[in-house]
Amino acid sequence: MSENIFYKLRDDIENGIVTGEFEPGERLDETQLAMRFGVSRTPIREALMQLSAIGLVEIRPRRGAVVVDPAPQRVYEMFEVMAELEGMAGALAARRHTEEDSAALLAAHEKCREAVLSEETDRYYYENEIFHRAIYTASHSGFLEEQCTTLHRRLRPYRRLQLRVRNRMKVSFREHGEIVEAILSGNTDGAREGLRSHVAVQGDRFGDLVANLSNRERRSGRLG
Amino acid sequence: MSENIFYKLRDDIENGIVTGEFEPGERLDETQLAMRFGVSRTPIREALMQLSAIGLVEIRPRRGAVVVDPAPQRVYEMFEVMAELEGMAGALAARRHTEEDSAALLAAHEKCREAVLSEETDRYYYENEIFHRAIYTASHSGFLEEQCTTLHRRLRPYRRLQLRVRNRMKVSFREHGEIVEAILSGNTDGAREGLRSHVAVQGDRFGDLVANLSNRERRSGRLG
DNA sequence: GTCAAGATTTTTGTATACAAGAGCCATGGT
DNA sequence: ACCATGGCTCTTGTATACAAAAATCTTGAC
Repeated sequence: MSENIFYKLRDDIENGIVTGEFEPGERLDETQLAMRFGVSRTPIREALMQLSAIGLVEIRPRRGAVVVDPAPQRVYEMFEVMAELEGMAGALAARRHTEEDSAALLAAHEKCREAVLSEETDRYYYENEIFHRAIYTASHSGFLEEQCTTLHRRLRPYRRLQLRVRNRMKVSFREHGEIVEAILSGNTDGAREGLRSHVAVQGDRFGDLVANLSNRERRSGRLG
Repeated sequence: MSENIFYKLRDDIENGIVTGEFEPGERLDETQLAMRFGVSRTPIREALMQLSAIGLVEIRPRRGAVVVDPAPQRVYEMFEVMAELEGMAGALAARRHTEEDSAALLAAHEKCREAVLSEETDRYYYENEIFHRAIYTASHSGFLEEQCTTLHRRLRPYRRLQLRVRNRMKVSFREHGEIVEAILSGNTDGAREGLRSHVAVQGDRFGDLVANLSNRERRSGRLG
């Protein structure tokens, strides 16, 4: 589909980052990547430039690109902003959703229910993404949808960690239910608040997040 | 300061876009830009890649880069999101501001007052930016500050147009006053709402915006 | 044995070369 | 006179070449 190689490369590398294949802090060697993807360094560099503009990698002059490794504080802030944007999307969705939006939202919600019943967190993780995307779409704000999608994508690895916390999947699904109801009934404030607290990392969840982050770091051998 | 040329190039080109030197819809010829900046095409391309990732230019395969020309609807949506994020920054600032934050905010506010009195919209435009940045800083959320700054920057040309509307400067400054008071008194909801409505393009302002946009397009000769 | 300074190697940053697609112009046919 | 087709040119996309800086290794001194 994409005529240009650097689009594919960007997506591939980005994917490698959000799936954890390239770990935070890891150095991304241009020559190595070039060999791996069977291209020259030029398109690789162009892809890395794009990722650096998005904030997924950091390019230090003459020292190459590394996968950014945000401090827990920063990750928390990202969730905080995400919560606000999702709340906004929910509020807009409550006002603007069409028949198709409702259908898509309910369908996604059902898929989530199945995932919960099957107790497969990976499956829930996947269906959850579709659920949230359905809300972005229902907001009927193209720009907001874009912003949400980008940030959602960037937070992927951390969300995956969050789901590991005991009972998080069930609690998440219950919250989904309330959100669906608020949106479908046109309750803008309910939808906003529901999504805000659903996404935000509040109370115990912050501790869980930090714990997961440092676990991961310890595993990857960069910390005592 | 910046070792690498493509950082400077990116900033220069971005600046050219937000100041209107490169007009929306304009094609950015790599060779031309390379000559103009006295470099080869390679770093130019890398700069354009970054701008494309940010959303300032669009790169169509084999057809080069053009300055994005968002539809009025899209610009409206951008202001809508900006309003929400600024509201959030205001709410956080109301809770978290330090002594220095207060001082910076008040200083920026005073500068705005001087600009209003001098009736120089360009000067107000400049001081206004500093005022808003002071709020981002006071939010003490690095990520939010980053997001706000980026979006604020992207909306620059449109804000400039908005200030041309009769009395907008005075009204804007009055709103600033209320925002300052809310933040300093720790009134989170007041700060949020004050900033939201200050930034949002509501009511008549939407019409003004659209009118300004189509004026500009007509002037640049791309519309009847 | 350890540390430091110099040399070597690796890797990034930029320029240039080349291939291929898009756009444009001209020529010819209807 | 107008449209279509073919070739020419211009521009982009990718590879490669080369320079300079960083990282690494080696050697020598203490």
